[in-house]
Amino acid sequence: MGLQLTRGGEYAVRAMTYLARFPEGHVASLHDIGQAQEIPESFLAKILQILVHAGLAVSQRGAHGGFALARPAEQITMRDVIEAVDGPISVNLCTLDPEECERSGNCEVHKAWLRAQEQLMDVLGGVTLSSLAPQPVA
Amino acid sequence: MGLQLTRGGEYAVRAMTYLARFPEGHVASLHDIGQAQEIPESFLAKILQILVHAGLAVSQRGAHGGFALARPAEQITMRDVIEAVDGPISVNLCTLDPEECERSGNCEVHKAWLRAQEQLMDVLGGVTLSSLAPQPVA
DNA sequence: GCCAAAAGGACCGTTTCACTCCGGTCTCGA
DNA sequence: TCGAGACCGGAGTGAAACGGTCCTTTTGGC
Repeated sequence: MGLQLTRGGEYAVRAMTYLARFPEGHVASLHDIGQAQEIPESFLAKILQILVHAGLAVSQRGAHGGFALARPAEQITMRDVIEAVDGPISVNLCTLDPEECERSGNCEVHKAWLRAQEQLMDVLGGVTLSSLAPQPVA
Repeated sequence: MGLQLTRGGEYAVRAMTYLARFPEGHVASLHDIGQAQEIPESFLAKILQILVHAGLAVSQRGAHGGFALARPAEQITMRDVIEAVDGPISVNLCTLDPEECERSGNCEVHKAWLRAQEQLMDVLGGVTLSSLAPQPVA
C-alpha cells in the first residue's frame, strides 16, 4: 500500500505530541513516553535518536534523564517531525529527483504530482505540536 | 521513504495517460504502451490486468488486440488509477482502520491526518486523464 | 490452423519495515 | 566513589512488500 507514512513517522508524531503536553524544559524518559503512548520502547529509542540528531528534541543523560522538545511546541510542525524520521516528503520519485522526469515528455503528470505534494506539505506544515496537545499537564 | 507511491502506481498513471491520447475505442498493445512510456513490459502486463479488473481499462485479446480506456478520459481521475493499483489512499493506518485510533485519547492527531488525506484525495481526484494528455494523437 | 496478443500464475532477488539486543557512555545522588 | 539509572549507537533479524521475470494457457483474427 503506497502513499502511507511509516510506523516510525507515526510514533515520532505521537512521542513529540506527548512531550508537548509538559511545561517547557520538562524531560520525560524513554520508558514514560513508551508506556504512555504504547510504543515499543526499543524501537522508540531509535526514533528519538533521530529526532535529537535532527535538532527537534534534546536529551538529558544519566539518572533522571530523558527527552524534551528542543524548541517551543508552537515552533515544531508535523511536517518537521515526519521529514526528520521518514525523509523528505515526495509523493513520487520524479518530484524528488529532478532528472527523473525530463525524458518522458508528457509532464502534465509531473505538475499534478507537484501540486498534490505541495498540498500535503502545506497541511502538515501548518499543524504545530501545540495545536495537537490540547490540555497541558503538570 | 514513506508517503511515496509505488512504481506500479506511477506506471499505471503513465500507461493510462498514454491511452487517453487516442480517440475513444482505439486499442494499444502492451508492447506499444511499454515502448512509448519506457515501462518494463512484463511488469506492465501485471498492472494492466489490475486496471482491467478494476474496470478502468478494457482489453481485446487475440491478434491486433490490446488495451483501451473503459470510459472517456474525462471520467477517469488519477485517484481512480492510483487506488486501483496501490490500494486505498490512507496516509496513516489509523485513517484506514477505524478501531486503530480510538484507544490513544489524543486524537487531535487523527483529525490532522484526516485533513491531510482529504487534501491529497481532492487534488488527485480532481485531475482527469484528459487534462493530462494535452494533444490527442490519431 | 497459425500466429499475435492478452490472461494468469509461479517464482525470485532485493530492499524496506519494524523491531530487538547489547555493549558502551554519561550523570546524578547517596 | 561508586553504582544505578538513563541515553547512545550500531549490528542483527524475521517478515513482508517491491519490482520485476518467466512460462503456460487461452483467445481471436486472418
